[in-house]
Amino acid sequence: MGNRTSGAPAMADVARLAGVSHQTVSRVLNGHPYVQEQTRSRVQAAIEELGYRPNRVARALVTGRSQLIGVVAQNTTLCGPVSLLAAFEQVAVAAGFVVTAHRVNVLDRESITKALERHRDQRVAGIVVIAPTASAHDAVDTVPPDVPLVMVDGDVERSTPLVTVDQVAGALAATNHLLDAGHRTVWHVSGPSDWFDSLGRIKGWRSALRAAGAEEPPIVPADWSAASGYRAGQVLARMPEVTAIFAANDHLALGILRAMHERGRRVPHDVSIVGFDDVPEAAYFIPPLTTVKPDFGAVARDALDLLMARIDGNPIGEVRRTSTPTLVSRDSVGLPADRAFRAVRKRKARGVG
Amino acid sequence: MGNRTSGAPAMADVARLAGVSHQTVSRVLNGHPYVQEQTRSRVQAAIEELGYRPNRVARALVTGRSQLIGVVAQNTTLCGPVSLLAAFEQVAVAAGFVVTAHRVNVLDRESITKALERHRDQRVAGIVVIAPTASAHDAVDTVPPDVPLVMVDGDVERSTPLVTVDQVAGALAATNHLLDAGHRTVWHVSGPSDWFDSLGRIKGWRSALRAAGAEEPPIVPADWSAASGYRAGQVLARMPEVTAIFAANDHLALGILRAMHERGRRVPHDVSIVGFDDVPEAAYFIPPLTTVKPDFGAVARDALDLLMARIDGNPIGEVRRTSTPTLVSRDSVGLPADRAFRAVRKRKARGVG
DNA sequence: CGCTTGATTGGGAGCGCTCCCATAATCTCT
DNA sequence: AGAGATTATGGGAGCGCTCCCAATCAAGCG
Repeated sequence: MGNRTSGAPAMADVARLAGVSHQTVSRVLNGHPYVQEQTRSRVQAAIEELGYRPNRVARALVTGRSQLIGVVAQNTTLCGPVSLLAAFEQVAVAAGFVVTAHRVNVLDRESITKALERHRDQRVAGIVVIAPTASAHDAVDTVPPDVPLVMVDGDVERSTPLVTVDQVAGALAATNHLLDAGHRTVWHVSGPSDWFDSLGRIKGWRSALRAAGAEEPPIVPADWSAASGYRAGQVLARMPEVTAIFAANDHLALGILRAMHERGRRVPHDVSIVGFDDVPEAAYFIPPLTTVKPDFGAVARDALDLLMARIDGNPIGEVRRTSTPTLVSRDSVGLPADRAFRAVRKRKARGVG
Repeated sequence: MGNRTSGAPAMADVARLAGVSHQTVSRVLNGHPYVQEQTRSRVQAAIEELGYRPNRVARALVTGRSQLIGVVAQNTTLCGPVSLLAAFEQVAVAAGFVVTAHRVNVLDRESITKALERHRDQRVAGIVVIAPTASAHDAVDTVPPDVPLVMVDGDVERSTPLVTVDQVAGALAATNHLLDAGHRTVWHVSGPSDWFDSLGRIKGWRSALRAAGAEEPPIVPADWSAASGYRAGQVLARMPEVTAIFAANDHLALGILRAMHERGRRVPHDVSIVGFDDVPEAAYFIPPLTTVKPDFGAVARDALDLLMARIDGNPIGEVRRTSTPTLVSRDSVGLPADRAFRAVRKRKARGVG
């Protein structure tokens, strides 16, 4: 038992059993050339027999890099961040990495800095920061440039490698969808103003409105929760001129839906609503919610790609990757009541009804 | 720069700067006694000056244990598992650990075994398995007994250290709540039959029914999704005798809610529904959902407690911890229509209405 | 005063691995 | 045939830390 501390066999044990040097075992393990087939299989057999598994900690010590990827994300059960984290973990594991996450409760500079430091203590191979606020960027600037790092959903203006979903395009599609349905204008219930996601969605909404020459109503601010959507909805529900709402996410939309229901404003008959995220439940809201679906899988893959390029030391040509979300049309969007009425009248006049 | 591979200063650098041996630095770092106050502060100053941070990988190599806790969980955005994972990470980080998670797509023996092996390659200090199926237990039995391991939401019959929420008690409370409202019996839309959670909830529902002498309707099987809840709801909605439903989770309840709505059966007027989990959105369903709220924070704390006891080698007296969920009463439960009718009639007869 | 005791420090080994370099043995080419 | 490249192996150093085992010095005691 060359190894007295832990029960697990070490490389030396394998070497002894196979009658080779530890170096040869290492070569077999790492797929190096210059090992005879016969030797290789002898080593392989010894590995099998002992149930040997290489100690990644020792490897990390000598190489200076673990196979760990650190993720900093917000501590939330929000579908977006969660899906993203899960998707990233999936692709990272498939690529032979292990993911460790630090969830922070608030996205301020200090918490994020601390999380980053802890990751660096672990000698992670790279870091992914999913923290779409400006303060996150400030914290990230603390990290020396030699640690591979990519941001997800960050500031498009900064130079850090960045992967995002195209919030602007998504919001544009949502707003246009509502406009195309015949609404004069579209109201927006936005996410927290320090999130880049919110900002992008506002921007897309606004530019769709402008392009259509529609009047721009004031933004109704909220956070991401159904509760705040409900509050926003209570206000909106008592304004008869509100016939179309683009909510910054699906939970917000859920809250709005309920507020509308309570005041007897029917969706989509009286007011149309579009959400964002396409949470799995959105199809079962009352009514099923039309929403915008980001491709979290694509974001995760892009983030890993960029990160691996940085880890391998490749100069990454493009430091920005964007994926475009798609509109999922369900039942929460319809004709505005006045236009529908006019349409009916017209048909009646033509003797159709 | 005593350290030529990476830019980060090592213990030797600190020692040199402070004019002491590496051993003394180590002692300061680990809070050992027998270090003079003056020496200690000198070392501290050197640490500060260099921005030294101990290399946890090296420490892990020599001690044979990292400060990592491995978690095996299902890859899902289900609120329950996600909240649990987040809560666990929180408490673990507070205790100075780092959490790495392996999410598996299917909870079969092979996937879980693989995840466990990968964790052990990292020399994690302990493992938490959040995988409430029997196959998970089979996989866990592969792990040698010297690696600290605790299960969450597992089989109460097995001997592995286990932390659970009391599904039976929760289901009992939900069912009794419905029975107390005056319903003759309660239907149950259950989760997948290979989850212990489902089994526990079925058990609680059943025993509540028996205790009340109520007739036991057939179980309506589903998975955890809103989609399957909707399908179950479509069936239930066309059965007039169904006036009360206990759904195994909130998403299921959401699907049922919509199916009821579509067929014009009003909740809670015609049929009452109780869910499970208390997802943040449940308060904004139409109508707000009465549900059962498990205490994920408590589960997380208990799991860490048990795990730390095992890590420290303490013989754990109790290897089972259970927390009882609480009923959150909202608007989806009411009197059954026939009884309400009778109540009205009675009141009318008494000349009250 | 010699001898134990405790406080305070340092020196070295070694965790399990990968890297660099040496050593053969075989093959290729002028 | 001898110099060089190519293939196949082993030996040793060392990653940054913690552990074990001295060594030193002051104080305490018979």
